[in-house]
Amino acid sequence: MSVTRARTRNPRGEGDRLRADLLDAAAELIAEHRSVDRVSLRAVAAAAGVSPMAVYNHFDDKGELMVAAVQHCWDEFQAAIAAAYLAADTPEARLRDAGSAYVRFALEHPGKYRVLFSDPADLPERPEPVGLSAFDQLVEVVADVLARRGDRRDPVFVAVQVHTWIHGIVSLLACKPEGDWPPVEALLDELVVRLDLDAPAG
Amino acid sequence: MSVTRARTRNPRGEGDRLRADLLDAAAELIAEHRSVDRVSLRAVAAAAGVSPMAVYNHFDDKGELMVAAVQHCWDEFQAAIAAAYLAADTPEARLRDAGSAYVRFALEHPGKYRVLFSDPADLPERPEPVGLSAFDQLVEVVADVLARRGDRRDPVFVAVQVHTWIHGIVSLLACKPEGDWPPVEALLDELVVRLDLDAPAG
DNA sequence: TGTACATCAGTGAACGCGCGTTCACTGATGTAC
DNA sequence: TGTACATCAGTGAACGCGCGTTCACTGATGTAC
Repeated sequence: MSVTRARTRNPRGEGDRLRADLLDAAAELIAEHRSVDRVSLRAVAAAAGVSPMAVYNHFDDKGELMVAAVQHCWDEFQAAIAAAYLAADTPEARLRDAGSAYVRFALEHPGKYRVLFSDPADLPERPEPVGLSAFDQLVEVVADVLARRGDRRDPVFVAVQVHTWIHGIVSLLACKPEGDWPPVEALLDELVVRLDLDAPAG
Repeated sequence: MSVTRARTRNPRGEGDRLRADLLDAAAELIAEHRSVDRVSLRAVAAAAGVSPMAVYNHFDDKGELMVAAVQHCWDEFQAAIAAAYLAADTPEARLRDAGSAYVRFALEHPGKYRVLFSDPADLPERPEPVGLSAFDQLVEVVADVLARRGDRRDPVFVAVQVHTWIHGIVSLLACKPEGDWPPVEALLDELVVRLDLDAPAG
């Protein structure tokens, strides 16, 4: 099941490398098992090629390790979207490309995506909910698109519409892949059209 | 945590009553813990006021118990929607009322709703995916609405649009209740408008 | 009317397992003197 | 140049726990003769 990699002890002063390895291993295992619950500290340690006790050099307990791993997934997710966002020129392209990146991330890393929207009860309480900045970014793009169209709808409301719909699309696709759904691109295209967010003619 | 109810032994020939009690208890616990994983056979038995071994009189193993409990949730869900569906007169009202029932069920029983769309990996493999008939029903209503509007869109595609969007709305609301979302009714109203499924003027 | 017996609805003790965590340790490596 | 020592990056054995499941049982109740 888990491959215990041959691991050579980190040189002095670089023990923090194990911390990164543990986060990677944990994120991978959470993604594979699609739940924080099904991942044990021992499994994470084994995947990192290390004894379970080595984890305690970097994390207080299993909970802290898992919280950090989930945060790790969020970081990857936001980076993927930000990259698409920054590469696009017009507000419409930003909306489209960021949306595509969102869906691509969700379909390429269904486990990680599931982790992002997993039940907070799986985890020890965190100080503040994570992942809001991504939504703020979405509101901004939507506001730009609306402005260019001379559309006076509330950007927050429309952003919620976009977010709920995209989330519904990818989470149904990710969790019930056996049904034969229409192609994702068609659903996304129609989403933009239905919400009157496509590029103005011209 | 779990209240062991005083339970008197079922009279002869009515041992199947325990089966029903176990399913209720399991569904309640799955709902409470929002995951099949976090519910143990022992906990279900305790909630039903019975020793763990009594479960084996009605189910082969834990897996069978859990599958049956999830099916139990599906049955409740479909019954709630069917009731709303059957009580409405026009296709538009059926769509609206069934949609409201869907959302109401999801928000009143977030645990059970989560169970419905929970990861199939949580459960031993089932012969065929469950819950498709509800979608077929949705397709039918959508087809009726489209027909009355003289709308020639594909009912299946539009039904997928409705389903994904509603699912996105309730699952984001259910899983991130801390955000301050717009009211659900507004989101639903706009869903119908945006998809051109509102009642024809008249 | 009595009684032996099959059936039913469960119980109780025990198993082996993987888990998170504890405690004490090891052995290489850098550093102060 | 040598050496004692602190630090670092881990290891190994053991704990107590709840779990699913097994095995053998109990004791009330209906039924055949």
